[in-house]
Amino acid sequence: MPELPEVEIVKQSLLKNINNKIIINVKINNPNLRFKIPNNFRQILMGSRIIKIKRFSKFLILELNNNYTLIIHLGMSGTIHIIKKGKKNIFTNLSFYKSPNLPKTHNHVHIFFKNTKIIYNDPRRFGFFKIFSNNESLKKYFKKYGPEPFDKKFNSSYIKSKLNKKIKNIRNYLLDQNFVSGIGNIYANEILFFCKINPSLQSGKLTNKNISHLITFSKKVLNEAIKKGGSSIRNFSDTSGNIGSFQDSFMVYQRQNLRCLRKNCSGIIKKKILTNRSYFYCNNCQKK
DNA sequence: AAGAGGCCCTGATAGC
DNA sequence: TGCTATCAGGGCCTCT
Repeated sequence: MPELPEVEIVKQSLLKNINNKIIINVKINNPNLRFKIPNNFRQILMGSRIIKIKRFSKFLILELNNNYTLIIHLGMSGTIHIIKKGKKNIFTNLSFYKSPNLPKTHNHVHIFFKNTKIIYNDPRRFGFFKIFSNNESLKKYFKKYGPEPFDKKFNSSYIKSKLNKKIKNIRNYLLDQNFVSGIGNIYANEILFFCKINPSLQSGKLTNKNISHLITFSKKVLNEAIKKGGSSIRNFSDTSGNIGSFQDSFMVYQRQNLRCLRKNCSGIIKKKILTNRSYFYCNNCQKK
């Protein structure tokens, strides 16, 4: 599920609850995530203190006081639960599945602190954990990723140089983390709506105006989503903890056959498929 | 080199 | 009710 805004929300919650805390125990129920959790994972974490919690793109970055850095990617269905002694479960993530309560299955990794524990749950196991022994190796790992939309480097000359003469559609470019980091299918669609760009447009055909809109609205849409606590599609019946509401602001995502919400536009939202993934657009204001 | 497609995996939902 | 097919917010790898 999680795109940049959702991961940001999780980060903020971790910051509040486990920053500067010492890991006193680690339990791995199932190491077989997207990548197998390394054998020395437990040994490295045990006894270390979390001294910094950051986010880049869709990655959570936890710096430890033993020079190691842990990164967590939530994949499609990863969620992190914070359990505090004697208190109600804090649900840090926006659930792909039903309940904000701790699910009975797929609780793969438990990390214990004094009076607090966090549990990584991930039904599809597309998420992963990685450990880096120093800053250099971490930097190297992130090197291939493009800038976030908030980054100054995501400017018109960068975009022009990357998209020049490219025939690949712009929706797929927004999903391409090597071009721009942090955008997934929901926000790609939402951003393109505000830009009035058809998602299937060949990227090389973007006008200067299109590009400047892309820069403006990618920031705007993501910021707005963060403000609203991210998106949780599949509604929960119950809410405790931080549940996002940006899904109520979707202009196109999963709004196929409904009226376009742009002022004075009489278009209808259409759903189509590009490289096996749905995209949504207004057949009037996002004409090619 | 760029782009398309397959694949990893489980669960919810739609349709019969 | 119970089966099957389809789809899901990600990203890596392979093939052309």
